[in-house]
Amino acid sequence: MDMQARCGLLHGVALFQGLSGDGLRTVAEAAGERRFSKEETLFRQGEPATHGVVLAAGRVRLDQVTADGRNLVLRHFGPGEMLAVVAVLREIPLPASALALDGGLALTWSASRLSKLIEAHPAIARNALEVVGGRVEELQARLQEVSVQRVEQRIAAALLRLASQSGRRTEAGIEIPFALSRQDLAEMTATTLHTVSRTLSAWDRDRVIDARRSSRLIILRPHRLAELAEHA
Amino acid sequence: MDMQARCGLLHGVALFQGLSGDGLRTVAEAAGERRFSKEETLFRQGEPATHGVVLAAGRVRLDQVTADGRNLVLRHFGPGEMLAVVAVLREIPLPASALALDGGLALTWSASRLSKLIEAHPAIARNALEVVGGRVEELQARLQEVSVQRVEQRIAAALLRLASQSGRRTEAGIEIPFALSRQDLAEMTATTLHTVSRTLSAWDRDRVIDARRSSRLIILRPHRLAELAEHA
DNA sequence: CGCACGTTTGATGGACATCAAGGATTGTGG
DNA sequence: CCACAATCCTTGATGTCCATCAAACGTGCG
Repeated sequence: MDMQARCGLLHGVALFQGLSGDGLRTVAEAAGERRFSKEETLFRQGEPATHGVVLAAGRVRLDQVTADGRNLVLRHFGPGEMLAVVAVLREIPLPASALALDGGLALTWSASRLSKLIEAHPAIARNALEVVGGRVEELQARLQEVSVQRVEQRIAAALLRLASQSGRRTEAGIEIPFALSRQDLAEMTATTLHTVSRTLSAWDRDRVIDARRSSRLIILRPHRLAELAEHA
Repeated sequence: MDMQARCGLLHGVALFQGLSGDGLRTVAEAAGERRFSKEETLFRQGEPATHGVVLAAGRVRLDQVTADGRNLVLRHFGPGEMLAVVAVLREIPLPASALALDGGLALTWSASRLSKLIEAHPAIARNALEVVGGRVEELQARLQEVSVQRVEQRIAAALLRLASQSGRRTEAGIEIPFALSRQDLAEMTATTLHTVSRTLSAWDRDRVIDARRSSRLIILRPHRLAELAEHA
């Protein structure tokens, strides 16, 4: 990835909003590149946080393993989003693991470089604050969901969230453009793959979604799904 | 509250770590004061976020109301902690309401002043980032709890969290120094007051806690409670 | 004193996890 | 290119945790 491409990418990244062309170039020059392939683990929960990451291409899932060995999907990340930055700045071990869903490319900055960049460009810290603020909001929303909503609503909400974050419009409906197992959905909604399977089957029967195995999931009637997410 | 007292307070506040004496004084001088009494609402969910807040004295509970009218306790705040700061900087409506559990005093800064202070003292943004990072961690932990743990464990965890945040050592055990209804605990742990009541009664019988009505709750055997929080 | 509010405790039911077993797809190696 | 293994998915049966419904019981306050 040459400097011009990097700058082009970083220009659209929330973390670096408001930086001058010069500033952006400094940031771009300080970056390392890390190419990764599908299924690869970018970093592992519990390890020291050595590098801040911004995704250039590809999709990544952030996982947290519980004490009793269960897995919880915290969030999905796409191009332009930052990972691990806060853990780096707080100098704490990584609280979650990052798993690549596609192959892709990440730009990375070591802890010391990141600190220096922030010192030189305080806007970065402010931008990071806004991003993390958004993440707090998301987490509060999910906490609410898990606390008061029933499984069916949570699954609907999760699908809608995935659709709005990464969905592709097609003629039939909105397609979720990566493999998504029932287990994955279960880990996103705090339930079991069995319940997810039953629920998706029912929705498939009602033509709300197209969930045939061996094809990407397609939301046929988003509006209906939104109703299902809301309704008591 | 005179300037010296303010500076003394702010000196210990995470948000203002690393500021020079001068810087601290500027911050202190820019602050407004807001006295509040027990049961008073400091701000209400959905209102525009006009002021960042740091608690000088008193205890505050952050509540979120769900679409169907239920209430969820997001967090408790004590002296030195910041509220609403992120919403102010992001210029979004307040995502939750703040209810005073005691009388107390808050220092406040308007949105424009806060922005100027951050511009003059970039360390503030970095500090805020660390604080909010910690909050993300907390939320992820709670999300995990609600997702995979059973009610009894969650209640135990909530009591331990309250104890570690605000508990007072007494001869008998650790006392939680404010009124805490079963309903409150239910809203903190995503359950009902009935289940909380049953659980606390059982623990009271086992002398793990002292939960007689009309006295503050006391944790008699913290170690046992920690076991209850962990064990499957 | 009596009313209001928070609490306790029992009875019942429902949502969903768990247990169990079979069916469909994908990949792989002969 | 087929066979077989490894996954992932589906669907039924059963059980259980906990919400809900219901009703009384303190406790403190006006």
